[in-house]
Amino acid sequence: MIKNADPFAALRIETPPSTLREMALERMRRAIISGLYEPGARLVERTLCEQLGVSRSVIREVIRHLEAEGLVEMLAKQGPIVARLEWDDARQIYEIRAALEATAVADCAKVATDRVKALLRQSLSELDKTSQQNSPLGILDATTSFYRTIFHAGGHTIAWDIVSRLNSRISRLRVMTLSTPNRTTSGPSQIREIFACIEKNEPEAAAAACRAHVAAAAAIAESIIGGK
Amino acid sequence: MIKNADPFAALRIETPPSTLREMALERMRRAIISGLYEPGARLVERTLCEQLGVSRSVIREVIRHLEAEGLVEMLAKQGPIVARLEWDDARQIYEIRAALEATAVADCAKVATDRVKALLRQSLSELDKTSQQNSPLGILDATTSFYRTIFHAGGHTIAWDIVSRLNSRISRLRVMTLSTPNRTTSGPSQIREIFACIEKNEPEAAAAACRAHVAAAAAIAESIIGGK
DNA sequence: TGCTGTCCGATGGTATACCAACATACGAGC
DNA sequence: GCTCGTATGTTGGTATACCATCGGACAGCA
Repeated sequence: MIKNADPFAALRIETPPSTLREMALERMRRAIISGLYEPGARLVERTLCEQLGVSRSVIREVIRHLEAEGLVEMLAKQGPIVARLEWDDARQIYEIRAALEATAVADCAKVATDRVKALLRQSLSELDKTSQQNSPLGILDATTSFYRTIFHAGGHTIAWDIVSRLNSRISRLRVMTLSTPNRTTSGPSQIREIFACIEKNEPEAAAAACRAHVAAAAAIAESIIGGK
Repeated sequence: MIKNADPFAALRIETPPSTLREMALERMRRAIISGLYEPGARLVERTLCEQLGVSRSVIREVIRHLEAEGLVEMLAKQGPIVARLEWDDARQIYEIRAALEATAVADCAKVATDRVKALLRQSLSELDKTSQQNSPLGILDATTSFYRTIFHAGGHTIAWDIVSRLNSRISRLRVMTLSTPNRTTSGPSQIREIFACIEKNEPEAAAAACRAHVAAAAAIAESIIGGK
C-alpha cells in the first residue's frame, strides 16, 4: 500500500487545478454547498457561463460531474437544477454516515499512532477556535479534517470519498444544525469524546461515541426540517 | 413517501432514454463493466466518437459522468483511461458492501411483507436457472435484482445507489469470482440462506448470513488477484 | 370573457472548429 | 554511435454555431 519512496518526488512540479474545468467544478461545488445557489434553483447554462467566465462546454461537463455526485438534478426538457433534499434522503445519509464513520473510528482507535493523535489534536484545537468564533463554515472545515485524518489513518480512503460526497449533499443541513443554540458546545464535546477514546485506543467506545455524535446531529437536523 | 395516486398516470407518455448522452452513458458504462475496455486502456475521445457514432461533446460529458462514478480515471495531460482496480481498493469496497448490505438485509428481515418475499423468491429462481446455465452475467443480474429488492424494501435507496456504484467498480472481479469452481454452487446457497432468514423475519441471522456471503466473495477475489 | 392557435424568445442538445501541449520520429552535429 | 533539436501528428481543452423544443405572450374568434 505504501508507495516505494521516490527520492525525486520532491522535484516533481505539480500543476494542481490547471484546467478551467477543474476550477469551475470547484467553484460550482462550493457555490452549491455554501447555499449560494438555493436547492431547486435552475442552473441556466448560459447564465453560468457569464458568471464563471467560461464557455458552455466547460459548464456542461461540470454539471455532468455534479450530477453524478448528486448535487445537481436533471429535469427532463428543463435542464439542471440544484438538487433538493428530502428529509428521507437526509435520514438515510445520516444512517450511512453513522455506519461508515463508526467503523472508521474504531479502526483508527486500533492503530492510531502518536502522529495521528497529534494531527487529531490539531484539528480539535482548530475546532475550539472556530466554535468560539461562532463560524459555522470554520467548524465544518475543522470537523472535516478531523474525520479525514481518522478515515485515512485506518486506510478507509474509499469510505472517505463516499462520506465526503454524502456530506456535501447535506451541507446546508449541517450548517443549519451548527447554528442551533447549544450545538456549538455539544458538538465539540462529542467530538472530543471520540478523540478521548481513540487516544486510549478503545475501538468499541470510540465507535459508540461516534454513533452518538451522528445520531445527535441527525436528531437536530430532523427537528429543523423533519416535518417539511 | 407514497405519491398520491394519479388516475391519469397511465396516460403519461414516458420518453426514457431519449438523449444521445444518456444512451451513450449506458453503453459506455456497460462496455467498461463487461470488460470490453480493459482497465488502464486509454479512452481516446475521437475514437469513441466513431465507435458510438456521436460527437465529442457527448463523449466528453459521458466521460465526466463516469469519472465521477469512479469508472474512469483522468491522467493529467494524457486524458481518460478505464479505472484500474488495486486490491486494496477492492478490499475496502467489499468491506463497505458488507456493512451496508448487512444493515439493509436486517432491516428487510424486519419489515418484509409477503410481496417482498415473493419478489425475492423470483430472483432466487432466476439465480438457480442462470447458475445451472453457468452464465456469469446472468448470475450477476439475478443477484443484483435480489439485493435491489432488499434495499428498496427497507427504504435504503441511497445505500443502494452507493452499493451499485461500488459493484460496478469491482464488476470484473465479480465475474471472475463467479467463474471459480464451486462458486457457482456456494454462492447461490449462501444467498438462499439470507433469504431463509428474511423469510423467517430474523434480522440478526440474516445480517450474519449476508456478512458471510460478502466475506466469502472477498476471500475468493483476494485469492485471484490479491497478490497483484 | 374565455378559449385556442400562433409566434417568438429562451434553453438545452449536438456538432464542429480552433488551439496548445505532448509524444514520437527523424535528422543534424558532435 | 550517441545526443540533442526540430518537425509533425495526435490528443485533449475550449469556444462557438446550429437546431429542436418548450413556455409564455399575444391576438383572434366564439
